[in-house]
Amino acid sequence: MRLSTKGRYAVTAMLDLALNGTEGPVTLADISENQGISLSYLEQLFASLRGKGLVRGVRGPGGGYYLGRPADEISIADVICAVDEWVEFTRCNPRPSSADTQRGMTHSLWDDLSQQIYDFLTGITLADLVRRGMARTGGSDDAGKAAELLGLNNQAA
Amino acid sequence: MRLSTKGRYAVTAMLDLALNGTEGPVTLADISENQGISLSYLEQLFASLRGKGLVRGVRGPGGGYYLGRPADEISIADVICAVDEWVEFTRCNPRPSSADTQRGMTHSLWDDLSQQIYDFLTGITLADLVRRGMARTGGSDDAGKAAELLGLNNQAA
DNA sequence: GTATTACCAACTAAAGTACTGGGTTTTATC
DNA sequence: GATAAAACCCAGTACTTTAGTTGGTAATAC
Repeated sequence: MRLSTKGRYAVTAMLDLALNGTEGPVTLADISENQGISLSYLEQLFASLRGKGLVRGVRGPGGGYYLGRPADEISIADVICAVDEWVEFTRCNPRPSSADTQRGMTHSLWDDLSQQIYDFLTGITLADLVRRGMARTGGSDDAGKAAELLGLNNQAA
Repeated sequence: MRLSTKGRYAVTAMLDLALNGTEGPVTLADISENQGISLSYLEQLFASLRGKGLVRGVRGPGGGYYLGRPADEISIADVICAVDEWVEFTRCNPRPSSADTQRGMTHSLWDDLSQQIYDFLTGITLADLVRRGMARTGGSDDAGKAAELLGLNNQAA
């Protein structure tokens, strides 16, 4: 599991789509300005996201990006895995020396942890974040409007 | 929150101390061989860990490193924060344009997520990982022995 | 047709990763 | 006291990743 600023860019951009994509596609130029990320870097990120079906691009004037699936069917793990290569480092050279069994021990413990983090992030969707953020702000702003349109208020956690 | 191979190195090294530090200090040379990490890079990591009091060094022949606290009082978040600078990127320039409120929205949603991940990792200790790994392997190996010495078997999750 | 947008690819500056190599201190042991 | 084992320290450096720049092509609404 890997988590860096790249993953954060991707998640916040996806949140941007979730919040602002209710009335039409969102352009990368908008996101670029909103988030302060360069347009071309966003293009790179969205190429990965599109490859995993997490976003859908619409060309031409008035075009932009939509979420590829409903916001409650896209987990944080989905987004992060799309851009932040899931470095699986169980490089278990089959050489069962005593030093190696020790290495295998700590590595398998790490794998357990890695799996726990993954499961945790799989359980959180974009919709969850929007809903929780709304609960904090009172739901009277853009997020609230977007959430209504997304039907988030009718769902259980 | 940041999570990279650097954090993984630190966690596995700390697990090494938890597993092997029951009968005396563990040398960096041992860890270097066990984990396949260069000695000098380990020194850098342990300089950070020592700075946060997570490990305690013993100089001279027969020396090495101990955990700075009991394994059930060191969380994964502690270890990762020590080496993987907690990049807090709430660079909120106080410029409340409409674009900025939008940016603030997604950023605060990210901060919520970041906090959730942090809380999650704060709730997992080195002792937890050793105990769970043991449950998987049956507890009849080195981990089991170490866990007995650490008194892990008498604790609740 | 033209402007707008997604899409594509090569190059590059800056930062982070992991290692190399040279030290110095401390301290147990002979 | 000499020796050696270990922590501790620091400057440099090859490599990778990050993030951005530039310069395009393809689709499409108007």
